[in-house]
Order: sequence, then structure tokens, then C-alpha cells
Amino acid sequence: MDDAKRQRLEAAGWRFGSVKDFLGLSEDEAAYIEVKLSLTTALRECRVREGLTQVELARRLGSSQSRVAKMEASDPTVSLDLLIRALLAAGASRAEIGAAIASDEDRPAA
Amino acid sequence: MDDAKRQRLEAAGWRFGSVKDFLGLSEDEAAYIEVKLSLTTALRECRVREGLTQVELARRLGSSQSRVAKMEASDPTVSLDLLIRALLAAGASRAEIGAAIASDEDRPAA
DNA sequence: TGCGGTTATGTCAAATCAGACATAAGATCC
DNA sequence: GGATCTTATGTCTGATTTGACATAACCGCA
Repeated sequence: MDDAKRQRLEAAGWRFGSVKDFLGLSEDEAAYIEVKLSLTTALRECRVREGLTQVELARRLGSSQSRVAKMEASDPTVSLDLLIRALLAAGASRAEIGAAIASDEDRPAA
Repeated sequence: MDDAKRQRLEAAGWRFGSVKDFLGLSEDEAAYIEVKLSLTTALRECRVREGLTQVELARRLGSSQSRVAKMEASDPTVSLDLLIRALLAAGASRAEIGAAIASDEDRPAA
């Protein structure tokens, strides 16, 4: 992972372990965060496409507007569970969610 | 969702809301559980393919053998977060995880 | 049979995450 | 300017999730 990507992720509010750890296990750590970011993007796209407000989606989901906002802001306190439940509530198919996770489209230019 | 699928999911230890709820939001609820089951299957496959024991995977993941066992048993106390982190630790690619989520292969005959 | 290695199940304190609320900030209208 | 709609941010308390531990069960194999 290059510095640009690291900076981008840290800017999004993520904290990494020590620099040593950063070179160790963190291929996985980075991939995990990228998955989250991908789903974050997909969620906003899906919600807007469906013409839903955050409040409406929150109601469907049994959650609150603030939590939806945090989801779309990649807030670290939002779990993958919540993201995926939100996507389903927003009308995303399993295929769409799978594609978002698999996609590398949010990768910055190498 | 037919009774067979419901039964299958409930047998795996999942609890549903009331019957009324069951007919309401639960397309999503069911999809969510199916995603979990798909990842569960993918995890076991991936771990075995990589020749890892549950203990080894747990160490890589910074978790415990019992938790890995629960993941593979579709225990309701295991979150999607943990499943996906486990898959990454087991060497699964984002593409593989995405494919597992999108896949309908665990769907029973209609 | 007993013995390693592996996996399954039950429980619990500590950590994390959730929904809710307040409130601020933007946008768009009049 | 204000009014309204939407989204963003901060924080609190309760609920869920987690790693850890104990222990049981399973599976070859000698």
C-alpha cells in the first residue's frame, strides 16, 4: 500500500497500529477497510438511486438518520454488519453487494 | 421464502421475529442470513484449502479457536465483520468474498 | 484401549457497536 | 432575511460482540 492510500484511509478517520504492524498483518487490515469503503460508496449510490433520504432509509432499517450519515461517512463505529443490512434495506441485491466488495474501483492510481 | 428454507435457517440456530414481521421486512432479514451462511461455507472451504487448522487461523486473526469454530458453525453470535476478517486472514481475496456473497449456490431447491 | 491433534459447545467479563437525541451545517426555496 | 428539508457531528446509555477459558466430542493411529 502506498503512502497516498494510507493517507487517504487515515484521513477517513481510520487508525492503524504501529508502523511495524503496518507492514505485517495489515494487508488484511487494509483490505478490510477497503471493503468498508467500497460498501460505503455503494450504499450512498444505492440510496440515492432509490430516491431515499437518510431518514427514510433509517426507518426501513430500524435505525436513525445519524447512523445512516455515519455509514456514508465511513465512520469507524459502523460495522460491516450494519453496512450490509443497510444496503439490503436500500434495495441492493446480494449480487450488487458482492460486486461492490470485489471491486477495486476505489483504488487510487498506483 | 418457503417453509423449507425457513426451517433450514432456524435449524442453524437463527431466530426470527414474530410471524407478522416474518412477512414484512424479512426479505432483507433472510438475505442477510443467507449472506452469513454463504460466508460461513466460504470460510471453511478457504481454510481447508489453505491447509490451516482452526487454531492457526485464530492466531493469524488474533482470535481464538472456539470463535473460529463458531464462525464455521454459523453461530448467531458471530458477526459479518468477524467472518470477513477471518476470510481475509485465511487468504481469501476480495473477489472471492464478493463472489461468495453474490452466490445463490446455497439456495435450496424451490 | 489410550493418546495426540483437531473441532465443538458453553460461559463470562471487557470491549465494541447500536439507536437515540441534540444540534450544527448545507441547500434550496420564498 | 427566514423557513424547510436534508445531511453531518458529537455524545450518551444500553445492547451486542469478542476473545478467552474450560471442557467435551470426534478422529485416526499405535
